[in-house]
Amino acid sequence: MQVMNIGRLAELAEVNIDTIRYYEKQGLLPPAARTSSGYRQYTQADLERLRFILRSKDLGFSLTEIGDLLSLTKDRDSDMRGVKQKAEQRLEQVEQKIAELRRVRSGLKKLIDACPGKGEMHSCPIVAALSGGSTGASKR
Amino acid sequence: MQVMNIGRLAELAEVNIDTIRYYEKQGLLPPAARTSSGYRQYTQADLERLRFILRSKDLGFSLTEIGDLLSLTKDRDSDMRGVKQKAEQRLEQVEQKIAELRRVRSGLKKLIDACPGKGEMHSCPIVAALSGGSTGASKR
DNA sequence: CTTGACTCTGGACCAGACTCCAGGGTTTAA
DNA sequence: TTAAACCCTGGAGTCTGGTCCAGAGTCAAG
Repeated sequence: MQVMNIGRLAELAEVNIDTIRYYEKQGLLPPAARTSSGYRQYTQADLERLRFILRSKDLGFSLTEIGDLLSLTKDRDSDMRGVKQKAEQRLEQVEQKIAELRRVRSGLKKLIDACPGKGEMHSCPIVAALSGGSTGASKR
Repeated sequence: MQVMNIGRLAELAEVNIDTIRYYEKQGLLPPAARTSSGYRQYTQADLERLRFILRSKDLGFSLTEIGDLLSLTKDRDSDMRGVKQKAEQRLEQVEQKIAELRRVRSGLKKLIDACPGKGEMHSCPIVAALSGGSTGASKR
């Protein structure tokens, strides 16, 4: 199997070298195999795993959550449900945020449409709305 | 108008007292009025502004971004075009955030839809991505 | 053999956003 | 009047998620 040094892995995953060592220290990547001189040796599998971590991070999981996901999958057969549940929880949060941002957006749009963009300040609906309450966001 | 001390405000907004002082220092909250003995005095308007900050933060805006938005109200003396422009910028930010979250959502959905949520771990796409398709030689 | 690129380690440092603490003054209820 | 419960300030400490650095070993090319 083809191996590579940390620099190459970093290049392929488009991530800082130190980030890889950091993830190893945090237990997100398994301790890499070493050459006799101590160089870390990585395989394609490590690249996939690293990419998964980066994707998960992109999806809004914290490193701790990613670690949880990883450890869940260690108990093979046992807990696919757990993995799926975490993803579903995250999805739920994302949906809520999108919904609220839509409310904010519609509130802002109304204000912008209503604002003439010139003239007396006291007649500006944006200023009025901001000083008197919200821009359309509702309670959590 | 009825006023309150910082502790009460913190209680109502469900936030740490120090966070309020921190926001004031960062310019997100205007310097509070003080009693003769130096206690900060807050009104309902402050509570609303604070809640607005917390909501925005929840939606993923940084304190800097929130500060930019709030500076709208400070610009009462400037022209209304500026105010409108800032509101438009904010709208742009909100749009971007929605787009970003949509991307995240679709990624999560793909994962979730593909995962049966039960049965053999090796048939879970999430796990497949994690183990990188190798024999799972986790060295420790 | 030398040079330059690469890697190692441990530890310092960074930004953002808090959170806590010490040492002191203020309010209020009993 | 006195203790509990507040509040003040300035500054230090925390957490997350890295990023950088110094000093030293390793590897490949010329």
